[in-house]
Amino acid sequence: MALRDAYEDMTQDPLAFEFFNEIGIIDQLSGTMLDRALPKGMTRAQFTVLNHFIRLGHFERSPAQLASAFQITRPTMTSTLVRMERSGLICIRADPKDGRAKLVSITPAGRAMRDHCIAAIAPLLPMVETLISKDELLPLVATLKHIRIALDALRDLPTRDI
Amino acid sequence: MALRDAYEDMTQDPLAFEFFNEIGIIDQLSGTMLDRALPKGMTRAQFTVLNHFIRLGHFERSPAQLASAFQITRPTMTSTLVRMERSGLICIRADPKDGRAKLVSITPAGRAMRDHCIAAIAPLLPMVETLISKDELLPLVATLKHIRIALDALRDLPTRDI
DNA sequence: TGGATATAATTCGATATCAAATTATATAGT
DNA sequence: ACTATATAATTTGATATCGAATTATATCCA
Repeated sequence: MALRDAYEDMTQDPLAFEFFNEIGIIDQLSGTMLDRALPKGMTRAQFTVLNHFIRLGHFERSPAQLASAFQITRPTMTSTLVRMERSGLICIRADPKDGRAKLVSITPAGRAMRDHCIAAIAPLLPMVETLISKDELLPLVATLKHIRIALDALRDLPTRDI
Repeated sequence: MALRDAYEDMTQDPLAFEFFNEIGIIDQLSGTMLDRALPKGMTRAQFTVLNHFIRLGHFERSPAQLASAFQITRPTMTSTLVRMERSGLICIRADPKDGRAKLVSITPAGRAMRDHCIAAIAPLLPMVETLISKDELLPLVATLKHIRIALDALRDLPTRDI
């Protein structure tokens, strides 16, 4: 009725807005849960960096490559890396081959913290399975990945570095 | 191979992580696009508040109700409302029925800004259609909504106010 | 070789977000 | 009526994030 009409007036295609709205709320809810589960002082951003080094088996990556991998700006990456180096999770050195660049690597303390994080968030996984079955999750993730890649290509910025 | 193995080792159920990872990147990419499309000085958070009043046809809402509707904490809502009142987009008054509470309403300037925002982001909608067809989008949004509601119920906080 | 352009990283200032703690007012239970 | 508890909003201090501007180094090309 009135409310419904107001809603329909919002745009010719409210479905697309709804899609991004649901995505946003799921990200916020799951992000907050993850933050709460992580060890005191650890953040999603920092855990993501640690996990990246282990998962992909990289030895050294430049700040620019890391920023690109997570689709964040370089200033954002700089600020996170500064904090991570301060707490001993990563090591940053000048790139001997390029005077402008730096090289980041994970320290033993960083590896230990990553293991600690993995253990801390493990209990969250069973909860996810109560939300959606694995059979449903597989095609859903495939669709989202497709959308993410297409969305990525829509930008002017360089594509994801992995 | 080596990288693949490292990836598989990440957890017994990487699919759930992958799901939230894709959600997070899509939210970040789409959010940045939206922020760039909005009028100078406007933010997603502020646009969301303005849009909420128009879409749902509410006259007055408390800060607590607004925070609940967007699934953010009350301190976060407070800080956004302070800025919005400062720029004349909303009006905040004491609740005559409850000495602790306040009541927020949208101003004419707020309505105008909301219209301005809607016009500014309209060009983004056709782009979304290049990402995914409407036929695919409909069940996808339904699935996401289901997950969002279930995720919401998993928390200890009160459920969404709309 | 030298000037124009591109790239790496950073600094700065702003907003959004959270958790923890605080203040003020309501409500409930005895 | 009084105390205990609950709720509304805010303050504080931290991280993450962006855009714009800056600095330093590379690369390109004429």
